[in-house]
Amino acid sequence: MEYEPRAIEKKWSDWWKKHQTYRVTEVSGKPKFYILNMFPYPSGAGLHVGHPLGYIASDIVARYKRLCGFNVLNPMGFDAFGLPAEQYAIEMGIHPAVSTEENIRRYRQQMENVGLGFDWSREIRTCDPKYYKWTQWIFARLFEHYYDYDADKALPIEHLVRRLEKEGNARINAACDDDTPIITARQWNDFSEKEKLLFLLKYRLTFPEESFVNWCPALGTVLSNDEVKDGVSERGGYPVERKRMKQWSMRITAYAERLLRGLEEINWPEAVKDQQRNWIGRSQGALVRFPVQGHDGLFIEIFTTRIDTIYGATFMVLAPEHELVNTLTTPAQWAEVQAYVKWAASRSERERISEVKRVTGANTGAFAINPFTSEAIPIYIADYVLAGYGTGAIMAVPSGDQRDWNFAKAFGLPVIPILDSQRNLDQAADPTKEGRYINSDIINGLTYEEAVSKLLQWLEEKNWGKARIQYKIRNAIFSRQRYWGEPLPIYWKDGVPYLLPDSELPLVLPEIDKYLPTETGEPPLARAQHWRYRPTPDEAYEYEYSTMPGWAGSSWYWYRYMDPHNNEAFCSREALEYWRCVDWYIGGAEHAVGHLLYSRFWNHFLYDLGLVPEREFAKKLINQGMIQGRSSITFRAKEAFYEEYLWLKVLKPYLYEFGPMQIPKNRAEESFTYDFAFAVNDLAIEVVSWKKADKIERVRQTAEADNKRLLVLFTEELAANINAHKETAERIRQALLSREPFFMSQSVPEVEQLFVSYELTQKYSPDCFSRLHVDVALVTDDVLDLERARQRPMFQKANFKVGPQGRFQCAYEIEKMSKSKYNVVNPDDVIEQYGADCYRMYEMFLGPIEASKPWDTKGITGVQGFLKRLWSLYVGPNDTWLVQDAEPSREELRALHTAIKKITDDIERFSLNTCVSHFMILTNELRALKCHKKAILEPVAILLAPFAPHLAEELWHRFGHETTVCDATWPAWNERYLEADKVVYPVQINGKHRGNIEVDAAANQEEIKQIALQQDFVQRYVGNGSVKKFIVVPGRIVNIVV
RNA sequence: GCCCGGGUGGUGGAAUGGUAGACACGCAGGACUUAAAAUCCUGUGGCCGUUGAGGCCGUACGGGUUCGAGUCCCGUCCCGGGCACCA
Repeated sequence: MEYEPRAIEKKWSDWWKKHQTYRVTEVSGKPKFYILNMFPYPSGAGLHVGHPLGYIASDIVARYKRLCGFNVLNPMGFDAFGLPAEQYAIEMGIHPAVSTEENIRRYRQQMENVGLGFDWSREIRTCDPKYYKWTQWIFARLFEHYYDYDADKALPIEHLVRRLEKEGNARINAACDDDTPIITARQWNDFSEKEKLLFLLKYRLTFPEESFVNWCPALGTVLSNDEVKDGVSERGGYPVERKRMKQWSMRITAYAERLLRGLEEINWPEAVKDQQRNWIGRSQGALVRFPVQGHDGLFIEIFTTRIDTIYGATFMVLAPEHELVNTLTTPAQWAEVQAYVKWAASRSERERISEVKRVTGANTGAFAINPFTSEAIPIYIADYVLAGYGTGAIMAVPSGDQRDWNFAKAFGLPVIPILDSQRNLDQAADPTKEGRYINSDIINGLTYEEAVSKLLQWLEEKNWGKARIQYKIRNAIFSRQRYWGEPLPIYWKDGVPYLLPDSELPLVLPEIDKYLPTETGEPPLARAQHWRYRPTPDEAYEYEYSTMPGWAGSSWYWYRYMDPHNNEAFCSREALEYWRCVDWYIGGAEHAVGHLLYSRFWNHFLYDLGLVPEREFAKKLINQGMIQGRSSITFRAKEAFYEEYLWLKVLKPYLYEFGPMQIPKNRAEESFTYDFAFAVNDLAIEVVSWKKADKIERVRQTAEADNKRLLVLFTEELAANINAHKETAERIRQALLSREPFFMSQSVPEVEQLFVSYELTQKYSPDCFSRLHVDVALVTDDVLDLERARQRPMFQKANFKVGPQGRFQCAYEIEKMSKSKYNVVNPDDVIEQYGADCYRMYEMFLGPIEASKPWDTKGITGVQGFLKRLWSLYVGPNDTWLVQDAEPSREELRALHTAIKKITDDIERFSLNTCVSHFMILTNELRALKCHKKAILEPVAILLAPFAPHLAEELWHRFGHETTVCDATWPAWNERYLEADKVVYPVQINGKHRGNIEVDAAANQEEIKQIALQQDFVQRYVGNGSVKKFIVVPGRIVNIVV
């Protein structure tokens, strides 16, 4: 019987379901292994052929580990809250829950088709109230805690309250808002209840605050920094502006140092760790207080990472939003400064980004005193200093910092060199730390390290400032003005947010009539008429109307898989103690700083509360690459094409008869002169295609003014029938000869749809064609199926110009798979044609899991052929079982054991593409040996089980087993079978390969040397010269140096 | 500008300092066939040469370390990703 994947796969996927083969429990007595995929957002488009890449890879590892005797958890779920479902709801009026449900159903079906062995009894959905009850619960814990730097962990807010009651906050070293005032115990105790609650918000790990946010008017919501790219929203590309709004925040800054240190203990790709380090942005430096001249007791505090350059500070710069700007500005400068502040505030994020190079600013007229030199330096404001970083003020050192240098040049400020190694300061700043200090009083002659420690010491001694560590990371905005997300478990009473009691959770998303924001700009939840918190029949409080962002539900979900149906806790103690954390986590690199950083933050917090057993939730992270699409491109002629066509094919051969000609420099540019004019006669030529009818009159006027006779060529005929140009050309020629004004055509065709085969486009300039994506389903080997294409709307009126071989060729491009590029390949179609096992193996075979690589369905035939050949080792014609019990030969054993070793090693290092190669080699070898022996083929079936589970299960049962191959035992290799009797050594002479020798495997170095030196080819090179060195790398190579 | 990756045949890729191009796709030739599909066999980095010899070049480019470098080091170029007035 031929290998028939469809029948086999249907049979076993049903069997697995019936026998609950993939059900996982905690009672096993085996070591645990937790492998996790980043769960998908179920979009309406379904899975394309690239999505399952990581799922297949993790499925292979999961099955392999199970065969190796581990109790493997490999779950799947859905990150089901999000913008697209809500946008769809707004447009179509369909409840997001309905479309989400539908999308999930489709995703699950597609995943099952691939044969992924998920335990679906553990499926989770972030939009399920039973799930988001616990997302809200964790939010509540964050609200109830603050971060104490002395304890270096989160502590209950009551702890803080007790300390405030006793001693105020002067000695409390905790994460809090920058503007938190120092208060005494007495002040605290005198606070009203409301004042106390508002004050505590400055410490809570989640809190509402007025802040500048990325507001996207088109989406009607706030976006986090990582959802904004180049000033537009990542999703949809809508403009984003900065707006001051009340928003919930997460105090992730409290964990900056912990998140940085934690990176040391996890096996994650360096690139991801680097991105997180960069995002956290730790920099070591100093705070320095500069007294303001003429304002007693008033200081400007600055942050610098180059305290050693303080003697080179020739001015100061404040951010335009800096709180001291108004205080400092002198009357003379008042108008200028106010104008600048206003201008700076008006600029959008986008303008700022695009105008980075422009130097702008204004002088406040005030002066600050450099504490080290006692000299007065002017104070400016400029928007290259950011209000949100450091103290929003800097000391400007133009000799060492390029931005300061630019500013100094623009405003005529002095540049003082401070290191003897600085060069070319008249052209640019030199940020070197080399050399010795000059012009720097107490640090003159010192090196960088010496200078820094001396200055820091002085700062502390004189109370001018102190050493300081600064982080770039900002608190994370946590609310969205959206419907389709988790409600915050918060209600408002008298302008103060209160936490909903845990007993009220989950706070379920209410039904509303429309999904848009209200007319007054409130979030959609404000539409829920009777949605109020009523602790007693007499009270009714408004809930918080914003919802949680997309990353909330994904910041702890790996715990829910451990115990998905628990109603008493997010996860039971027992399950947590058993599974502990994710061993391998697989997902795209695009989550490097979003999901992966927030998840680590929540995990550290849960760890502080003793709720989870590990500080870091994922021991090992693997970034899978993206499978790109191979788009097919067709070329539709634009009017420039007809002009160029006329020129090349029709006019050019004739025009030389009329002598030198003026050819406009840039024909592509829209101009009102004609396309061609002759220097020697008074003839001008204008080539006009159908779209330029309005241009003729202007051209005619120009010609009249120039006193030229005008030849106007319409291209309609050529466009309609390009082969008819001979007649046209002849008419042009006649016109040129007679020098009569001549109009080729008076009419303009409505639309021309000329599509040109790719190879024909090469002769024309690129702007002659529009490049249009065409559905890859219509294209085979880059040739468009014209018959089927004509049935598509885009080609209904098409006119195809085929190439010399009578085929219509398309160009191709490798790019992201997307609906709009018509390059999406659906795994269902591939599976339908080749089978799931074939699809799985081919997807792995494409290349390393981390690399991005293009999908090309053509190559799958290689894997298909391999599976057929493998099958034919077991099953012959008429479904005969070919396997016999005969004793295997040494060669057969070596082939098998080499494969076991290589495949085992390669799975362990996650090199699954080479595993597939090893299977192909093994199959080719066994076929050459005509091997049909059970002792060889049964282990091969087990080896195959992780990769092609259906096929392996079929073979396994044909061997007579009645339980699943998933519970077989992974074969071990025996070194004894790997050794050959003879070893072939390549022999190099002076590093160049010259020949091979075959020696006994047991031969020692001296024996090998004797054999090598006897060889003719060796003698030829050694000749009379002596052998200087003889190197044998055992089992590898021989190198002779002559 | 800064920080990470990466650059190997026509294509996807292999090679953990030890014969560069495994394994495939594609292509060319052949077998079977009325034909096609399917299947099988042979060849396939370039150049010179041979037609059962062999030689030279070759992993972006230029140097270096080494008996030996795609792999390690230094410099240059190019491509991809991330961050970006972060003081």
